[in-house]
Amino acid sequence: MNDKPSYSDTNELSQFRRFEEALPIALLRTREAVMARFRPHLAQHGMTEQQWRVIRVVQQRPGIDATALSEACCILMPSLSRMLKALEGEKLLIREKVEGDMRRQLITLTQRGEAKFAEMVPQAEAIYAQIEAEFGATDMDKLIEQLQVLRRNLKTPSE
Amino acid sequence: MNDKPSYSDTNELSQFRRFEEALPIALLRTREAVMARFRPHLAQHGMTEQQWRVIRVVQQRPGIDATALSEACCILMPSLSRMLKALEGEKLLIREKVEGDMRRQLITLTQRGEAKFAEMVPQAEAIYAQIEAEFGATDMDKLIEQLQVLRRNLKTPSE
DNA sequence: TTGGGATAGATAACATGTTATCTAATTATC
DNA sequence: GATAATTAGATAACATGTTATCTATCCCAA
Repeated sequence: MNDKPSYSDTNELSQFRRFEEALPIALLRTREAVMARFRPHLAQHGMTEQQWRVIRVVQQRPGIDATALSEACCILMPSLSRMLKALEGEKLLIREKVEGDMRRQLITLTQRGEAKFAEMVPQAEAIYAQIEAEFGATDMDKLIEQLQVLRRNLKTPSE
Repeated sequence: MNDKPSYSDTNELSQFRRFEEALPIALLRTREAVMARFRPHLAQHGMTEQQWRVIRVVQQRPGIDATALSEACCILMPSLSRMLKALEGEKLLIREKVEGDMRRQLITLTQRGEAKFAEMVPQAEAIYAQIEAEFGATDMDKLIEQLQVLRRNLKTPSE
């Protein structure tokens, strides 16, 4: 019960499993396959995947600060810093200092940013719904939950 | 049955789900959590995650060509081109032209490359085994399989 | 109070991701 | 066998990922 002979992803026969079909690669490939569905839409609107993540989250949580945004978007601060500067330059969002803590900055979409969001979100949702329909909403929920379980598990090291 | 109230990942209460807990982010976060376990080991050996993927795959499939390597590692050709030049510079691998097709190049580890692999692989396997043990080997197999099912599903668009 | 640590962001430097384009070699078509 | 289409890699240009470090502010304890 230890040989799994089917390998449709790699085009040559392989005697290994632990490496190429291991969890990290599986997660990478799957994400790749999912994002492939979104990329044409993003490109049409001249937006990168990460920029769209930022816009989305700020739209949901206006006035979020950079640290929380970084966590929510899964984008590290150095990347986010650059992106915020650029997105502010394009007048899609604004950054404001906070009374009481001069280190923090609160981020909000401009009208232009809101418009961009409103323009893009319907098709983005449609693509997501399509994926969900193809894979099955139930299986997808299960998968997302399993991913979350694994994640939590890993965040609590064994010692 | 449509409200899932638990959100331990994002630190504030949220009224949405479709976005922040959607599949793409779930895959990203989970991969992040998994790789966090490997990063200290990789850093110790002065290697990036991607470089390690390349070394691993070439070790398994000596004489692989760049295109197949790109597919196997999930690294696009432009990135791979740069990396191969650098890794060749560090004398971890060599590239050889092929009789019969002067466009292709076959890639093989040098002795130094093999040594690096041999030096790193035991702990890498140990880390993987540890993750597997924490999450449960059975659940992990199931998860990997579900990821693969989703991937195949997505590669065959509905029309 | 003040001085030492902690926190929020920014920046530097380098590696990789992504799209578009380019070159050279190969294959298919006629 | 000449030409068009295809394929293997490389390069350019820009965006993001990653680690380390820096600055400014804030907080807290002596």
